[in-house]
Amino acid sequence: MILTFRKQYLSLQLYLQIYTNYSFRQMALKEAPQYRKLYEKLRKLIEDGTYKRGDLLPSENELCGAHHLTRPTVRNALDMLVNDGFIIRHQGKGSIVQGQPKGIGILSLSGTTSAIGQENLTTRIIIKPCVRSWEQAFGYEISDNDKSVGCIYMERLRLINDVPVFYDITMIPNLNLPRFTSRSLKNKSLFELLRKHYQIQVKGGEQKILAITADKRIQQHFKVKNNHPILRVDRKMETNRPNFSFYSQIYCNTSDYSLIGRF
Amino acid sequence: MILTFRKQYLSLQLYLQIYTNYSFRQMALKEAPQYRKLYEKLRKLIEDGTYKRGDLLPSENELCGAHHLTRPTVRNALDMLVNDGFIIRHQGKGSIVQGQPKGIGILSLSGTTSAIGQENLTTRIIIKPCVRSWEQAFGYEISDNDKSVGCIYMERLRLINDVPVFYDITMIPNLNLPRFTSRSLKNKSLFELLRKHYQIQVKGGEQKILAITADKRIQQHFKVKNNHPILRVDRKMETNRPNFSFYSQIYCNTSDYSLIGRF
DNA sequence: ACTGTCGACTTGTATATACAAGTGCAAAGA
DNA sequence: TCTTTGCACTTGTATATACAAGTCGACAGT
Repeated sequence: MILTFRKQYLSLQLYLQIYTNYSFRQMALKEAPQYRKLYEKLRKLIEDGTYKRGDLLPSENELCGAHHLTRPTVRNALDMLVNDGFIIRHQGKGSIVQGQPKGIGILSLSGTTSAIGQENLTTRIIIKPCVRSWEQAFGYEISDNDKSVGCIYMERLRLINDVPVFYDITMIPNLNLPRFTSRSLKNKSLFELLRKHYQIQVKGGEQKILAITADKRIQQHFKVKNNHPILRVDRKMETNRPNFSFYSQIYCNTSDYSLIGRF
Repeated sequence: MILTFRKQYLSLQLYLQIYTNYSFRQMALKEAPQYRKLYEKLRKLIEDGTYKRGDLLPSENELCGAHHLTRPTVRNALDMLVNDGFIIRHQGKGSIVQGQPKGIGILSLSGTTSAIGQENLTTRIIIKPCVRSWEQAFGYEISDNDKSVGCIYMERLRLINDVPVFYDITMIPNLNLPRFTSRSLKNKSLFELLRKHYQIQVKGGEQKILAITADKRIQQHFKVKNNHPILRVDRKMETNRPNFSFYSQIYCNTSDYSLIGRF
């Protein structure tokens, strides 16, 4: 009994080794873990209104039964929903749906595209991705290695319902990113591009937020007058690729759209 | 065997009932769970520099051994450190210390006091806590029940190294908060006061961030001139007490101190 | 009609265990 | 010498289980 099992294990390992060593690395996108799949499902059900604000989600045990999982796994999924602000939990009561986190969730992990929704967002490339040198990035120190390879630099203006709201400057170390500068970013998420073509996932990061007044250039892009208050966010994005971070500076006109997030 | 246990269980329940019903509710502060204790320990070790940026934390198994816990419990503690940005983890490698999240972590869950550190922060009460009526709170809808009981209102100016940086307006539903208005908030954290005296824990919340220009009143408090850009944060704080939220509006002068957070 | 108790639910904490999968080094082999 | 293999480590995912503790409604006793 034990022997058969052992054998199975070994052959699986062998298979994996061949799998990863020879070529089809592109397909190596591992299937998402159970807890993540459940998270996506529940999230969708909340987003499409199947569960409304104030509703109780099925209890953890019910979810276990329905999806053939155990409680720790289910709880893992629910933890993610809590972190995103979709639900809150009360001991003895259940998981209470909070509804969709409103507004522009730029403060959280999502990129601008997914935070706003593609329908209303258009992107205008002001400076096309090109390779430059750099010494620092919006106050964040960069490594010597990053310096030596230079960075991919670009500027984009993002409009919500045709009103200019964000101005992004992005700097990405030019490391193992073949053909990046030739890829189109028009109406496409940068995060998605990195994930799909380069297997780079943004895992988190650091941000600095401050209020400034618009300079000449920003005034023009946003079509606002002198002394108009602007919110600036300097961000460092950390990824699943060790020691690979990239940086962006975002100017936001918050007159019509304020930044909303959970904490 | 089962009987004895059953009896023990019942008597414990009886004890708890007396315990909570009669008076010494003050002491009812349940001892923190293991994973939280470990989190606090590790956090302290990072904050005091025992573990420096770039170091590896002891492996999960080592922590298990050292603290007599199991891996899920240890991982629970580490998850919290990841959320706070103290560490990041790499599969196959370990938990890498990121050092202390720098700057003013007001964007995260902590209150202003703990985010900045008591040494440098002083608080000036501008309007002492008093009971008022309210219809809404910084754009957030409030319940009919909250409306009927009124709110505890206060305004505070917070200075870092004697420079005015934050101006807080806080509104708390006047629900089961005996003697609140007579308690001193001078150099004391509001969050701590709520936790210690009323067993109210802030669990999370929602915030809206925008850039504005200082009005007359704010100009005076911050000693800045006309058109000075100011960052405004409107927050709704949710607590462990069901249906109990409170609200604050924070004006920040970000000329010298920008808001830093992780995402 | 009111009060208090109890039980059946919920989520919270913790243990024990197993295997998957990434990392890095050392030893074996060319 | 260089490459590859394999092993010993790490964290990641998942199961199964147990009991603690908060919530709420039904029901019995007053």
